[in-house]
Amino acid sequence: MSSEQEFLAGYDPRAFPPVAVSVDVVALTIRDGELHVLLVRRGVPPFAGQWALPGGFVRAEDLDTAAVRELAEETGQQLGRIHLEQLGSYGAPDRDPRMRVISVAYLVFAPELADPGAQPQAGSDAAEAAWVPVPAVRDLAFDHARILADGLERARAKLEYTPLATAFTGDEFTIAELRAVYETVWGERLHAGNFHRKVLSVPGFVESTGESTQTGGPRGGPRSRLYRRGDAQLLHPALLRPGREDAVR
Amino acid sequence: MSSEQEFLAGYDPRAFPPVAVSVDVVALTIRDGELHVLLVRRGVPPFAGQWALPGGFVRAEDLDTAAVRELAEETGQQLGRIHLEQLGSYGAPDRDPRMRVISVAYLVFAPELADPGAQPQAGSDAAEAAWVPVPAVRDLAFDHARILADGLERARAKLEYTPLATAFTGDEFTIAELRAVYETVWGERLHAGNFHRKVLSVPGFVESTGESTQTGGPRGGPRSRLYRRGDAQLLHPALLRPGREDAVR
DNA sequence: AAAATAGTGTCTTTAAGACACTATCCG
DNA sequence: CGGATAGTGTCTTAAAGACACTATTTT
Repeated sequence: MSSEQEFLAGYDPRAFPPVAVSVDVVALTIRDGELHVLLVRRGVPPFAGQWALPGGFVRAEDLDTAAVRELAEETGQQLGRIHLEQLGSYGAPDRDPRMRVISVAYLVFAPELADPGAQPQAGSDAAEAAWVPVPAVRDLAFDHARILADGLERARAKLEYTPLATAFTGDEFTIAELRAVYETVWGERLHAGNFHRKVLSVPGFVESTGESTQTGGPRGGPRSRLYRRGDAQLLHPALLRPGREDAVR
Repeated sequence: MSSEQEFLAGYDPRAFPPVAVSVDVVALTIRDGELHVLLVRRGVPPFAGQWALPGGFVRAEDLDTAAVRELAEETGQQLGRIHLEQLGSYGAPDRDPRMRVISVAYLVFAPELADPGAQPQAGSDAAEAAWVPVPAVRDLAFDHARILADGLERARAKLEYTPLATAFTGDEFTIAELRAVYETVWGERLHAGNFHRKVLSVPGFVESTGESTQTGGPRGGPRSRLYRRGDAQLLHPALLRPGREDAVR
């Protein structure tokens, strides 16, 4: 026994400086035509009183599970159909003043919640939680501003080559609603006619329900057909963001 | 003091189950026209004697730094110009039999090393290290087979929209050498003429040195012009992989 | 001489985007 | 009615890919 311990000594993880692992979640949704991110106001030091991404330390669970759990705890509600993917890990030695904490960041796309006025409930370690318009976000705790920026860029890129825009809509949606998602996330106006044709031309992006909306738009216009998400996992050809012909960075 | 400790108790990272953090590196290079990955043979349990990705536990350093350090230690040589990027984190609760270990995986592209016969030297915790042809890899320790698969897919995708194929070549290269990188990583033959024109048409991908090779190819053909990497960070338009028109997954 | 390769020319097909237009619905 | 919007038609340009061809080099 003691010989095995000695043999393993140089390789025992416990011989290394202590470290903690947390998950932080960049949860995005669209409300009132604006991109919102879920933030919590910290109730305890460090950074008490400041806004931060929801998250917490991982328990005896998978990383994905930890992300979903933290999100549910701090929103206080069951999240229905959401898209969740790992964003990256952040481990600068001084990013948490308490000790070495490595954070695995997740990106979540959520449709606007069923209850239109639903405010997230404060969960375990958050004093308050709210959906905040992305342009209004400032002074996040830790390195969360950087994590949010990385999440936004990932979201913008993902809309190009995956059908994940549908993760922001209801189960059934119009092409105009889908276009609104792209315009909101990309922050650019798109040409309605060309967008319409493009979406329908990509195999498996959307499929028709055969139904139409009951009324026209709030400012006029004909009723529009309803679609649901198709079975494509990747968009071919992709919907590229306009105006980046000479993008060198 | 004790009141502060009590206040912080629920939020103290040390109150959570112990966890260790490691980095694992998928280092790819091209040798003899085949894609190779750097592996180490484990000298100690668990998985003693099996091949694994190089890696180790993080110290008081940034994650990127840890990846570079482990790579240098286990190859035993100074790696010159390499490309390094984070691949993702792997944290299944039972992925390491010793204890909870969360691994941050990195992806490295390295040109063939200056010394053509250079065999990596065994470093700290590896009994042996070698560049192994990717198709010959089997039975990796831990969940490293999955990490390698994810790294390969990332590498294939990155060649499409970034100039990272140049990370596999020397500082100066011919279009044919660049094409060989694409063919090796993608595992597909490309049309020489169209590839040539395409590469030169993408702004900032490559720039001419004005020089040419001293001889033609080993099996004949004219001398070819030499290029170096341009300043583009992204390829517009991208070089898409052929034959995935209807890719639904 | 024969084979291989670098590099270019040209044509077809596909896709993106600009613009126009009709039909439908709201106020 | 006037304004806004859904959806379609058409034209131009960019880009991908197939194919052909020349010039240059090696064996």
